[in-house]
Amino acid sequence: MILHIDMDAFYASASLIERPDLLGRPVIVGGAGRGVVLSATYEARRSGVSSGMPMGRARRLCPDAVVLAPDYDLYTQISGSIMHLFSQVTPLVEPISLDEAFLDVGGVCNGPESAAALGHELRDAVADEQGITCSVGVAPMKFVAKLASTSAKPDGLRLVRQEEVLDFLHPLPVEALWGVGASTQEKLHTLGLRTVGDIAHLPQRTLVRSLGQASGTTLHRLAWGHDERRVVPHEPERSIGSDETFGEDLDDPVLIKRHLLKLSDRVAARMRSAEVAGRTVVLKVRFSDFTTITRSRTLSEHTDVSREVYAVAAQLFDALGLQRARIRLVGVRVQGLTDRRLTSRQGKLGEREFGWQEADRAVDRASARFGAGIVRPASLVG
DNA sequence: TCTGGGGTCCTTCTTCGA
DNA sequence: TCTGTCGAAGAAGGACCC
Repeated sequence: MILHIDMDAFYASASLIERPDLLGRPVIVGGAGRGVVLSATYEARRSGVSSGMPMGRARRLCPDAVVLAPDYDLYTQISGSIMHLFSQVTPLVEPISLDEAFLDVGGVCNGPESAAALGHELRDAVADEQGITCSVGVAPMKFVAKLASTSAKPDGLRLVRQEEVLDFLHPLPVEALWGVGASTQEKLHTLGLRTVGDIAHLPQRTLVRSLGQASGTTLHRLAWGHDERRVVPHEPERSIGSDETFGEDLDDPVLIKRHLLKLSDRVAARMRSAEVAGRTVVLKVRFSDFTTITRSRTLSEHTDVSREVYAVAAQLFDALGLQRARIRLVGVRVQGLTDRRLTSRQGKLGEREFGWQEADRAVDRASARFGAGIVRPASLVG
């Protein structure tokens, strides 16, 4: 049996721990300016506010709401405590994000009822220790547990036994399935499919023709309750990146490259902290009309050096040949990650004994001691 | 109304070497 | 030496998740 545990309005609930005076009021956590809603209390949701919504719209829908800036350090700390609590019950804990996780409790429970009882205990423990509520789905497979916790929200628990899976799944709307977003939903509606049961009773080849091999096959299997994915505690990261939306659109290449330098610095520092190095640098550019392009280059060797990441990002940007185009976002990502200890570096003739790699290490040590940003490129100072 | 930032995975097309 | 085929890898874009 698998538990899916999902905190209710996690960022908002966590922020209220610091601001108990706001309990019972509509509260929205989100970015200022061009931000979106990250989380909202159920009082705000009653006015139609939902996560992902532009902040401007959320404010109009719920003018009484108190808007708080996110506090990721706080969320990370609370999340860590909660995940630790879960790991006391089973070693098979797969965190999906800060606020949700799958737990494989097959080894500690002897049936659905005992798994549900454990779910109740964990809900009580989270509420006692952290003062926030969560919802729990209990099912024989991951995606049904996930759907069960959604149906139990807020502050509830839902058990779906093996023999109840199809009765639970088939009446659900197609968009309830993991992997069906706005685009796939529209395609499914065009085929006349409204419920999971409709998908199940359509020939798989028809679905594959419309959605492609991978999505078509997966959705058909899910619709019949087939999901063999195991709970995997530690999946290595495949890429590390950072994006930034500007307060207002920029067209000055000097300013834009300064942002690329900052992002490259941030990404490479995170790679070094994770002790990985990557081979492919991806530049992302979003224009004022929201069209987005990516450009990438694969290097001959892995790197975790800030300067090298930036050099590639800047070259990719220059190669776009933009003539004062208005840009709203740039991003830098490095993929093809591997354990740094497994990478080797080809020395070059005439190369200095100590270079940017050693400089980065020195910056990392200074940052660890005196705080992030204590040493940074001169063009980013002031 | 005006769309964040962190990611993963899939599809399609191109290039390159065997 | 030239040509066709095939697979792997890279590049780009899109959909999706929280």
